[in-house]
Amino acid sequence: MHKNLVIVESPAKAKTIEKFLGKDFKVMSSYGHIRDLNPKDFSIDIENNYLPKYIVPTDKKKLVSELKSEAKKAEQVWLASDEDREGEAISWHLYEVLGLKPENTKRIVFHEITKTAILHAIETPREINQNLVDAQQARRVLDRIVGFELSPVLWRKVKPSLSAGRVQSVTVRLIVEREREIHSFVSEAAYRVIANFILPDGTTVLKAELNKRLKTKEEVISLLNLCKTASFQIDDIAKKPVKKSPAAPFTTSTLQQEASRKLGYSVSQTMMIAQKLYESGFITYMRTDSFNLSDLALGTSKEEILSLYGEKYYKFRQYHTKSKGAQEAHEAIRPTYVNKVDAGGTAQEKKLYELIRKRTLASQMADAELERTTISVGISGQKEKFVATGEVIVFDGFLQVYRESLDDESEKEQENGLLPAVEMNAVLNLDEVKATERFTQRPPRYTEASLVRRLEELGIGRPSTYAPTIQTVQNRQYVVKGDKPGEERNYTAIALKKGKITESLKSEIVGADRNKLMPTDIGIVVNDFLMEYFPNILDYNFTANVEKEFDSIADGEMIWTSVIDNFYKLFHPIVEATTAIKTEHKVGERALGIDPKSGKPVFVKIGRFGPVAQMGQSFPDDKEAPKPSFASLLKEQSIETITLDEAIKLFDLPRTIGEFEEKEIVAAIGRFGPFLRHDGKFVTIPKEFSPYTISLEDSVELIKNKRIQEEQRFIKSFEEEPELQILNGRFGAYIAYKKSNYKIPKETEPISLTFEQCMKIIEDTPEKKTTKKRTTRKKA
DNA sequence: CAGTGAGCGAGCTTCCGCTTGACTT
Repeated sequence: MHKNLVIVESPAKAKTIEKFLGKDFKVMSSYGHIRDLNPKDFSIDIENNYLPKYIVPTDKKKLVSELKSEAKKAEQVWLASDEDREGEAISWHLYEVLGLKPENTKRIVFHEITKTAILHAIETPREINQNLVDAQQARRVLDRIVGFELSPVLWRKVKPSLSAGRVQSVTVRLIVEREREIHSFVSEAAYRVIANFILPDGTTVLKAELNKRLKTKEEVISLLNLCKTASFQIDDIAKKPVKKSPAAPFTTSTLQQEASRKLGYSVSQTMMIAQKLYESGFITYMRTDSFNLSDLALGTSKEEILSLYGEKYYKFRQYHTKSKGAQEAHEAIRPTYVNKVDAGGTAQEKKLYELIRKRTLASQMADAELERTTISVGISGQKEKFVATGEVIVFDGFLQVYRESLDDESEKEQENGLLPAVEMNAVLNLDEVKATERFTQRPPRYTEASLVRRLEELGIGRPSTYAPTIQTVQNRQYVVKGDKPGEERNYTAIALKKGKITESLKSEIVGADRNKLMPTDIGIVVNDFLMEYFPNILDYNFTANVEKEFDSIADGEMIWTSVIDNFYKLFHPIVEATTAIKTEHKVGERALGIDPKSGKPVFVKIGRFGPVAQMGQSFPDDKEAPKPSFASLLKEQSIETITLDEAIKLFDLPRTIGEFEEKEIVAAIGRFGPFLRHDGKFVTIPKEFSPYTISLEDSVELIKNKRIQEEQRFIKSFEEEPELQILNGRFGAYIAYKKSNYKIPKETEPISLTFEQCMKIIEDTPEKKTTKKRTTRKKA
């Protein structure tokens, strides 16, 4: 029997806090929200002033009843969820659902998990802040209205099962627009001119770049000709001190970015690894938008820096958030004990911990001091100059520990080290001049991490949703993460050496991308549709603007239902109107032209199963009219860029190749790539062949190979049960029974299994949960 | 796991944020 029950959001937090509070306190966790709008229906009563209908989800029922019974037993209940909008709402839902009484319920908050902070919180309880709760209700209801009214419009106008929402739709927009920028980008060429000079000592080389890029080959040639006879003299030496400051401690988004750049983790990987470190007590909470470090952390960081590096390297710093809509309920992400050098079980955990620790320490360290030297070399009779810049570290400061990585590696291209000692007015000998054609670079495609950074800048999404949002837009097939091969590009290099000018044509591969985010056809069509009819929702400032209204609700200046009412009155009529629009063309349809063979028009559009080409008009009312034919686009093709010829070629498939054993062989391309069909069986066409050209001989060969493979697949069957078989698969032997597959324990020899043993394995295998989300497809 | 899509009409899909498991490949 406990006198006090404290409820926090996270079980790991509960464990830590229980230690601080002693015997009279029991600490439990709510595991986040315990109540929400019903996911299955709209759950907002528009007629009744937007009254939300909340339910306790089934997987939370057991937890809620446990909390209820503990709350009943306790003399005092302390609601200790986070101090932000969502946290306040969690406390309020707990209060309502657990049937708590005002006289023995207290609301407490703390921003850091330290004994002093928690004891202080207990000393200074307050009541639930209903305004803040209402701000959360407004947020929740708005998101539900947008999501559940917009998505059905897409089902009707574009394709079933699609989705739209305040966060995901803008995320897709960012990626679509970036892809369009890339396609419309025209690179400009200019010559970068670099000279090597020999200093008066006769050996030392000074490398310097012309202070201007030359547009044409003619300009380059005339400069090089001039250089043949010109004299070169140092006409300026400038030294400038430069300071660099450390980056702030990690928040969720900066951790995701750095772990991606330095360790190559995806954002969801980073979060999973961080979660492990958090649960083991090595780091503070990993979903945060705050740069703040607790006094305790500041103190221990200081001690650690002083003892490791000395006083000169320490500097007290406090960081303030710049991101829109930050709620700062937690600390920055930091080690629980900064003096712990090494933590974590796996190599991945260790690396992430090290990164967090170094970033935390560096954030409390002195500036790095550098000296930047600029040497300028004049060309006789010319106003252009060659310039060399070098940077040397005078005092390393925080760089001793940590250096933040850049997204674009070429940004740091011109980092030169120490320049040789030179004297003013010294005359230099020219050794060589190289002019290389360089091109302006197209904008980069987003990585997961750079997308998160952009979302955070726009104030869209929260630390807990960055990783899931990136997953959602990929699950909906609006966006794919993938590779793009680069293109070969020629460039000219012109050199002057020993009085001779030589020109050469070289080539390089440019624009190759790995693991970058790109829009699909569906993503593009949905985005264009939403941009046309719902530009306000897709506006990059939409979230920031409604956040201001949520803030006024929290400040008690506005009633949440009237904020929602204002929005709904504008939004809902557009939904109605858009639904009613009858367009001649399907959304996203593009006419490519006329097929010269048949004279029929060719279109591309989004069909029920994705991008499809259509040949021939459709006349739904005329039963006699010839039906159009359809062909799916290939994976690498796009509605936006496909040409008429490419589309016409799609209709060459399925192609009848010939007969084998008196049955037709047909080649086509399906969901899993090119295949042959023969006698009701399917054979994959390997990469060396094309379904458009494969010969009858090769096809027969493939079919025969497949048959041999099939024979080897079979290991054993049983008289007792014809549906039970032991087979050889991609991952080794397995048991097949009534359309399900079962794993055979490692130590067993598959051939020796008896009927009884097989049935036992089947019985012992736990029922598969229906995790495959989209298998419940109906047959058309 | 499979090569579909102009129609006979059922019922389904969907949002964002707060939290962890318990699943499988």
